[in-house]
Amino acid sequence: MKHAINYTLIKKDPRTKARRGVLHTPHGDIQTPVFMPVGTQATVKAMKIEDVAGLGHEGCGLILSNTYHLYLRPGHELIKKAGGLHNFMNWNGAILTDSGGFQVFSLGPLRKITEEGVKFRSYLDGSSHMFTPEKSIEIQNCLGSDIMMAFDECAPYPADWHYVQKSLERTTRWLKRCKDYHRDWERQSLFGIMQGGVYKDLRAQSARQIVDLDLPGYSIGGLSVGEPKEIMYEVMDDCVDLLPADKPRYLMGVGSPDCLFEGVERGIDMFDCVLPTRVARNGLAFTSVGRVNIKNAKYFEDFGPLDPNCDCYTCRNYSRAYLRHLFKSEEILSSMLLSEHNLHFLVSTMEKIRKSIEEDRFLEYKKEFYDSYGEF
RNA sequence: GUGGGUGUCGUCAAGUGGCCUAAGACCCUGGGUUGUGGCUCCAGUAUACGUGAGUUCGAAUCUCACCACCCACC
Repeated sequence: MKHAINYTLIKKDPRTKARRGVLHTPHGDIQTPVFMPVGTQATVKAMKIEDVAGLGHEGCGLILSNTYHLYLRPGHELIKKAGGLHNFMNWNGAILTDSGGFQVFSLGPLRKITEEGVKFRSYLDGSSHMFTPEKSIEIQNCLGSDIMMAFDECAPYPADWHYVQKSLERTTRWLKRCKDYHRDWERQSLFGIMQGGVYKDLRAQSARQIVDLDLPGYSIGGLSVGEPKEIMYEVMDDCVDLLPADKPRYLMGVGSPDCLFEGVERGIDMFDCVLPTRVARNGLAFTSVGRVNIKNAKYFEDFGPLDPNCDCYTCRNYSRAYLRHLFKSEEILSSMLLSEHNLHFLVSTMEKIRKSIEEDRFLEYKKEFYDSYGEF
């Protein structure tokens, strides 16, 4: 079977599990490790698409969007009519769509999980809907994303072993149904999702089952759902070793600067996270010298750039005092400038991580970054 | 000058004799945010009742004087 997505491993870090690779997609090659900005509603909030494309120094080629949200509004049929999601949102790069599985988890009180799928109520108008693995793939087929995610259940933290086991086995059965339903593998690839919570034996069980299905990529789900970071790192350590080395490994929902380094060090190739854009809209910037809460009074007359070591559009043109003013005034430009900076920061940090792996100095770069960043 | 009205945290504004060592909102200050139901959530600061005297067991609430501001008329 020919796949839309193919992974090439370029180099492995001699001292850690970090690795440098390329993800070949129908919409271009993606250098890994990679950070994907999130565009849930067919838009990366507060960003023009050309600015998303221009993030970092090499540009950004892969973003994430969401099956659940686009199904509810405007509807996947409309997007199909528009010529697919790429066309609809004017994005020439690659797209990965989440399956709606996470919403099953995050919209807890509005849903009911059965073997068949998930019945839930729309948060928009209260109407009742049924999501099944088949439905999720059908929608993602209409969207035309390069990478489709399997419809899974992301178990909450904490959750007891028995529940997580039942949940993971159902997720595997759902994955098989996703695989069986999908047809055009040359156009779109399907990634499987490992679950298993914080239990090592369950992670192993989940990994065995999904790897058996021989998919073009695998992701680690069910992390970063409220567990302490140390536990997340521990689980990550185990998880990566359970996945095949010749396939991309995607850690879902993770994207604080420190987690990116810790993930790469453990062998993760792909990350996505709403954090940079969400916190940007709330006045928080990630910078080379740590978090900058632009709301703070101390920036009232700080005419220096947001990040002294950043060359993004925001940092090249505006001062902290101006950004603080924009935020306090609730001006739209505040969200735009801070979002662009935060995304640029993560994307370009990932570029430097890639370079450091190529030059066998990943750990040195990590230390340098941590020393400059300070407290996370 | 005469008549009327109003004076409660930075602002707006509840409260009209005891449950007010005074609600709430905004502002302000700080924090949170990880496969986006959030231009959002959480927390904190201020001995604020114009001033002075009086009535009363008890006054932000009643009385008097004064002060300030607003309106109308001269």
